[in-house]
Amino acid sequence: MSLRDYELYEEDEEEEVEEHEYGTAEFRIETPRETGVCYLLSVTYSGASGKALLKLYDPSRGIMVFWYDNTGHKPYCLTNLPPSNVLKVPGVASHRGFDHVEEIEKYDLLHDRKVRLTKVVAKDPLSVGGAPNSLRDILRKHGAKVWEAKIRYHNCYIYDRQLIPGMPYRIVEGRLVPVKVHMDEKEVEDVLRLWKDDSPEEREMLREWLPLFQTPVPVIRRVAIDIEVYSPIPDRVPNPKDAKYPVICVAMVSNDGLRRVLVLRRKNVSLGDQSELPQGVEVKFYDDERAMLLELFKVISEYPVVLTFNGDNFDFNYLWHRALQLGFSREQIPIYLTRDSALLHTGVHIDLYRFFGNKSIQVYAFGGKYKETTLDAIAEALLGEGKMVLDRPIPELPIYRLAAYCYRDAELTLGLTMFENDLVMKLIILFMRISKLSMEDLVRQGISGWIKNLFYYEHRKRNYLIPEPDDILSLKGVTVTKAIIKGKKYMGALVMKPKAGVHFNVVVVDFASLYPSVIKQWNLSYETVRCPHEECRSNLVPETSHWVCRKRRGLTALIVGLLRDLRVRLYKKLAKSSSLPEEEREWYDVVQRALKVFINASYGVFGASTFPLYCPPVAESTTAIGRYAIKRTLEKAQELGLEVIYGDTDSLFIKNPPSEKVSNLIKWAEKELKIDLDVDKVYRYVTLSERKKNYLGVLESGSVEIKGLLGKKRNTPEFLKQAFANLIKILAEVRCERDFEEAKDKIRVIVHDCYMRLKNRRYSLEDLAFKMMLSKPLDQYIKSTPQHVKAAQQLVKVGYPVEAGDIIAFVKVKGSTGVKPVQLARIDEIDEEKYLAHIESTFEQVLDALGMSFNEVISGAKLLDFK
DNA sequence: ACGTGTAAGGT
DNA sequence: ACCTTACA
Repeated sequence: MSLRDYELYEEDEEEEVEEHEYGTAEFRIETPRETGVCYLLSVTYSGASGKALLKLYDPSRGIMVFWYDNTGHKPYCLTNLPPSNVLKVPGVASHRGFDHVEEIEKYDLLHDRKVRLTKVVAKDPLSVGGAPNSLRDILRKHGAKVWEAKIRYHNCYIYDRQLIPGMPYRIVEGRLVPVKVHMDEKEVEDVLRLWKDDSPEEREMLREWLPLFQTPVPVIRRVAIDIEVYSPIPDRVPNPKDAKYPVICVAMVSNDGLRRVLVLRRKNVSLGDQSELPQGVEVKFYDDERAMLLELFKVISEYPVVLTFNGDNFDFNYLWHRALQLGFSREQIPIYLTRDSALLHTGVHIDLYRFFGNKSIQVYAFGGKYKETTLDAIAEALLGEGKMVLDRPIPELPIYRLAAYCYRDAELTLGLTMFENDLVMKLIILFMRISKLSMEDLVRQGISGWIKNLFYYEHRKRNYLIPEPDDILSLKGVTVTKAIIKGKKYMGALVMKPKAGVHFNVVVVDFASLYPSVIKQWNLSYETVRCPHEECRSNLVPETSHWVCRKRRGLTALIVGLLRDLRVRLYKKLAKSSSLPEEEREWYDVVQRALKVFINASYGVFGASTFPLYCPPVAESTTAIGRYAIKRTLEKAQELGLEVIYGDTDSLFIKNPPSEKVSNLIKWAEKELKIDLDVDKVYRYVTLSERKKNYLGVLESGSVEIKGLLGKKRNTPEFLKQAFANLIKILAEVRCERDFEEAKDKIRVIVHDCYMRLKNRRYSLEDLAFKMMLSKPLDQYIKSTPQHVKAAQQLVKVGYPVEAGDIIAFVKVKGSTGVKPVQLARIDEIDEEKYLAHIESTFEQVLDALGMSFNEVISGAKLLDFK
C-alpha cells in the first residue's frame, strides 16, 4: 500500500503508515544470526515481510544491526464477543486481514474483576485499526466493545515481548536474548534496605527497574546533517513538497571525525575566501546536484544515528521530494516520510528540533535555560555558541561562507548531543528505558506519550486490560472542587499571603516532590480513586467526596512511587556522594534528571483530557491532599511556636526558627503525613511584598534568588534588567538590619541614574526594547491586538516575515499606535512617561518590601535633575 | 497535546 | 471584563 492511498482515507489520527520496504537494492541492511552485545534502539513493522524489524546498535563495530523476528508475532485487538460470535459477525472471518480468534482472560482494573475476552488476531496492523472497515470498525458497528486496537504495532510488540528499548541484547542462534549487567548482590541488598518499609511488590519492582539505571549507555556513532536550498525570494524558505529549487549545500559532521561539506557550483556566485571555513573541513564541489545527493545518501546510510535540526519538517522532507524529482527511485533514497516525520530505512533519525521542543525537556531537563526553540537560541544557551550571523540572503553568499554557515549548523546540531559527555544521548536512552518507546518515537513524542507508553507496558506486563478513555470518564469523570481560575476544571495549590517586609534568617522547608509523594502514600490511581467497593467509601480524600481503595494497590501509585523513591532515596544521593568517582556521579546525576522529568509530569497528565488515562478525580485528589498536607504542617508549625511568613504549594518560609523546632516539624510530617519534609534552603534574609509568588531572598552564600519579580522577566527591557541587577548586587552585600541604611542610599543613586539616562536618551533602542513571544500566527489574534502584535504587523507591512514562536522586540513611542518594532523606531520617538512608569513598577516591587517608596526616591532624583 | 495559581500590562 | 504573556 502506498503512502498516498493511505492518506486518502486516513481518519484515525494516531495511526501512521507502518508498511514500507527495508533493505532496498541500494541500501543493504545486515540481518545476522549471531551478534555480540547490541543495544535495542527501535522496532518497526515491516509491511514487506509482515514481521517486526528490530534495529540494534552494535557498539563494537559502530553500526546498526537489523533483525527480523520470525516468531510470528501478530497485531490484534480485544473484544467482549465470544470467539464463535466474532466469527459470525459479517465481514470478520472473510476480512482480508483476519487471521484467527483466541479466547483469553484479562484483569479489568476499573471494575476489579477478571474478564473473558476474545483476541482477534490480524495479518497486518492496519486491519486491526487505522484503515476504514477494519476489524475494529466492523466489530464496533456490530455493537461489540473493542479494546487495545489503537496501540501501534511496534509498541504492542515491545509490550508482548517485554523488551526494553535502550537496553543491551544479543542475537544467539537466531533469538533475541537480553544481556544482564552484573549487579553485586550485596549492593542490591543495600539498596533494598532503603525500601524496607515498602511492600514486597514494591521491592520486586525495584529489582526489575534497577538494571535500567545501572546498565551503561554506549557512545553511539552518529552524524549531523544540514542542508541549504536555493531560494529566489530572500529569507523565504522553499516549500519541501514542491522542492522546486536545488540543494546548494550539504554539511555532514560526525562524532567519529567526519567533517565534510558538499557544495553545488553555480554560475555568477563567487568562491569567496576559503579561510572562512574552519580548518580540517573537507569541501567537495559538484556540478551535478544528483551526484551530490548520492554522496549525502551514502553517508546517511552508513551511520546508525543521523541528527538534524528540523529534518522532519524541512531537510529530510525536502531531500525526499527533491530526490524523486531528480529521478531517484524510492529504493535509492534512504529516507521515507510518514504523516509528520521523516524516518530512515538505514538507521534512526533524531530530529533535535522536536526533542528540544518538548516542554518537559525544556523545563525539567534543562531548567528553562532556553526559551525559544530555534537552533540559535538552544545552542547559545547550552553550548555558549550560536549560529553564524549572515549579512545577506543565503543564495547570495560566496561559496565558502555558505559552506561555513551550513557547516556551523551541522556542528551545533551534533554539539547539542555531545556537551557534558553526551548528556542528551544518555538522557534519550534513559527515557527510552523508562518509557519503553523506540528512539524514533521517543524523540518525537511529548511527556504524555512517554507516560502513556510506560503505563500501557506495565498493564500488559500484568495482564491488565488497558481501559478505554470513555470507560474511565463515565465511571469517574466527576470533579467536586471549584477552580479559582475561570475555565479550569478543579482547584489547585494553596498560596499563602506573604507577610510583607524584610525578614532575617528564614528557613524554607518543603515537601520533596509533593504530588508524586501524595500519589504514592494515598494510593491514588484511576482504578483506586472512586473504586467499585462499598467498603472503601469511607476512606475519604480531605475536602472532597472522593474515596480511595483500601483493597488493591493502585498501579499509578506503584509506578510513580517507585520513580520518586528511586530519585529521592537513591540517585540524588549517589549523584552527590563524594566517595564515588566523578564519572559515576555524573551518570547518577543524569539518571536523577531523567527521573525528574517523569515524576514532575506524573500528576499533570491525569488532569489532561488528551491523556488516554485521563481521570479528573485523580488530579483533583492529588491537589486536595497537597493542600491538606501544607495546611496541617502550617498548623503544626504554629503550634510549635514557629512564625511562618509565606508558603506556596509545597513550601513554608519560617522566620528565625530554633533548629530543634524545625527538626520536630520535619519528624512530625514524616510520622503523621508520611511525606518527606526537608530544609530546602536558608536565607540570610528575604524581602516579601504583599504580592504572592514575588520575592527576593539572599542565601547564606550571598547568592540572590529572585522569584517572579519584573526585573527578572524575559520581556523586561534590558536597561531595566541592568539597573535591577545593580540593585541586586547591593542587596546581596547586606548582612544585617544596619547595612540597609547604606544600601538604601546606593539604591537611590541607581534609580536616579536610570532615570537620568532615560531622560537624556543615553540608552539604545535595543536597551529599551520589550521582547515578547508571538504564541500564534498573526492572523489568529482576533479578540484583541496586544502591543507586540501591533509591532509585528508593522514588520510584516515592510516585508519582514513573522511567525508563531518569534520574539518581537518593540519600543513604546509617542503617538496613537504607541509601539514600534525596534527595527523601525528612532530614539527620539520614545515615550518617556511610559518608560518612567515601567521603572517605577519594576523597582517598586523591591522598594515596597524595604519600606521605601518609589516616589520619594524619584522625587529626590528629579530634584537632583535641576541642579 | 502534563496541571492550577498569581502578577502585570494591555485592549 | 477579558486577553495575553511569563512565571511559580
